[in-house]
Amino acid sequence: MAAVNATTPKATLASVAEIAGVSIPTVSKVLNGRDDVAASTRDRVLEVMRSLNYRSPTTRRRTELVMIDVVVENVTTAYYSEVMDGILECTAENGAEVVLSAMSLQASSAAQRAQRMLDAGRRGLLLVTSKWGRSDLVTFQERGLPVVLVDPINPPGADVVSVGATNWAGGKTATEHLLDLGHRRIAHLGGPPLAECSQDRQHGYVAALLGRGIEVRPEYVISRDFTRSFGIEGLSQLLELPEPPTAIFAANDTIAIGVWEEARRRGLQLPADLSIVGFDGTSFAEATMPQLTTVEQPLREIGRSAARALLRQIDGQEPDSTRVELATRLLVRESTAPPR
Amino acid sequence: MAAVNATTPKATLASVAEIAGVSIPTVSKVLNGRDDVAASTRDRVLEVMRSLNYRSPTTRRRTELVMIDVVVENVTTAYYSEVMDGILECTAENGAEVVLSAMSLQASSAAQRAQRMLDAGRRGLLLVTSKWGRSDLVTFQERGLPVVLVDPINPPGADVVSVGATNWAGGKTATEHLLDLGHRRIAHLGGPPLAECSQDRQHGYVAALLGRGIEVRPEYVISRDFTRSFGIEGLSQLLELPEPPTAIFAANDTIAIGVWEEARRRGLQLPADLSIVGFDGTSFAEATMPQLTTVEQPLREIGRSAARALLRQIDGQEPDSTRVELATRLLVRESTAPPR
DNA sequence: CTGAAAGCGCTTACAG
DNA sequence: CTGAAAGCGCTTACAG
Repeated sequence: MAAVNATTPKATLASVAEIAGVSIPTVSKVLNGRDDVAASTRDRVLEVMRSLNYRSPTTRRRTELVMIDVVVENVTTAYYSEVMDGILECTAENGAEVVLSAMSLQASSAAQRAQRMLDAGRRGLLLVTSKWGRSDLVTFQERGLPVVLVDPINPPGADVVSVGATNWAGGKTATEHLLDLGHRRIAHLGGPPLAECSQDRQHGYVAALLGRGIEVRPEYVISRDFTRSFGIEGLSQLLELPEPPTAIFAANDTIAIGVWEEARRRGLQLPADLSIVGFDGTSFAEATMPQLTTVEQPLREIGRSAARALLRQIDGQEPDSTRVELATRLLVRESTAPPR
Repeated sequence: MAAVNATTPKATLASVAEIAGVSIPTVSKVLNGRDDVAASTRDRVLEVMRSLNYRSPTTRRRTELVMIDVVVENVTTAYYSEVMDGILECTAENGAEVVLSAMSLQASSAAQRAQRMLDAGRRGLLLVTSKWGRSDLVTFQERGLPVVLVDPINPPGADVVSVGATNWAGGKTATEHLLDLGHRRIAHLGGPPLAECSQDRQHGYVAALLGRGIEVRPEYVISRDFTRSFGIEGLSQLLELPEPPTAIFAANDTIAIGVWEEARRRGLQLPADLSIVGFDGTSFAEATMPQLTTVEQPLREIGRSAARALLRQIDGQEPDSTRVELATRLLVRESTAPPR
């Protein structure tokens, strides 16, 4: 894999021109994005270029080594570094290389980035928790750059491959664990409301409660973002309720740590006064003491799987599935106990 | 910066040939490494190529965008992600791109990697905590690829730029903080014994004790690695001493968390029974509760500074200094108190 | 070991 | 909007 079929005779402008039934200069213009070419001619030429897998001499050498762009929202969280670890493992095994950038530092539009990627000989794009919508993603795919998403914020639709954890099942398992301990007043502090993974975890929480015939109290469900400060403020808000919860399912470990910090500041005993379940299961969750009960995502395997799906597409294979979900696992540790 | 002087008229084989007083085919042969060229002719041609800054059309386009290779030992720690964040900030600001790889996944020798980097149009190498020695590094520099190191394991010598924190001063400050609280039995759990940063932190610890006229007890100083398990085992070993320490300076936060975990398991109260100071000050240290007193390294700024030094060298400027040390800062939080 | 000559792949200015 | 013609930068086979 990752090495494009080397036996095909290499396509030249001349061969493309002949098959497309146009002159060499016309093909050259299409290649260079000039606008003095009829749209129908351009389409025909591009079609032939793709079918012959045409690569300019400039890019041909470069593409012996497959390079992909990986764009993350933020580098400095355990979530990203574990996904990244899986990506690097898979690409290293397949002789591909990773150009890493942070979305927050990029000013350019999708179209500009796509053009730069083509100029630089990049072969595909892997976005980790990107906010880009379908129209942005199509920009890349139209130019022959396959795209794979890890935990997209905007669900991309059927023609873009995305990889993530079984968020719904994970949310359900976390909540059922609290139910099994005897909790009935269980709150949920969710991640960014628009993110698919947040919604799925919340739906899992709702499904677990309904499955046991327990009413979902709207005041027990607050969604904002994956930050510690939200954990702190979310708990404060919950504790002001006439009937505060005895347990909280936090949508990630960072929120859970904020909750815990605030609980301790208020003199609550953990887990006796308040049970907490997190989500992610990164090393972060082991630094707390007592250690956090959490839903572990196989982040490294998610990274590997996303990279594998991208390299397959670069190799011209159809993706097995446009959505891959890898199983989560409940890690019962020390932050959960029966209610008083 | 990072954009090579664009006003020079671009050198061609023809211009090189004319100035070198040979034919175009001869220059072409030199360029392609053929061996049917007299050594003296080759030298002359190479000399002219260098002076005109000749770049083949294949590489010319590539080098409009500067690409550097960043190699880390391990992606999944907060240390690396914060350094990486600084590197990405600086490269993004200067229009450069980062090809990321993990040392553990690379099988190739320094010479092989250097050749691949040249083929791929890379312009420099940034190594984060690498074990490579001087001879490896020179391999890159000889081929025109500048190298910058962050926290090298093997001190590289005067002709390679390295960036790190003021480890000695940080170790001294950490230890003095414990001394100021009244501790006299202060132990040190150190990182990898060969790493320069470990040694410097340990020397800072020793300097602080000697500065107050306190004897350094050899049984109080254990060095192994930057892991939680070393924290756990290191504390166990220290507690078996006839006179166990009342405070520990751990060479990083991960060790400190292991120490703390083991202390808690043994029923010690923190910080009353044992004070702990860590090192790094990543978000990891905030997840503990009570929060860890630690020596903060400006990791993001270290990353920025390393990237800046590399881009400068790529631009042909001499480095300001072959060693850059950025100041640490003691963050007094909750894990330190006067001894009982 | 060197270079004149042929040629390849691409681009550009311009006539229609 | 298209392409014949000129040309650019480089490579290769081969004569000396």
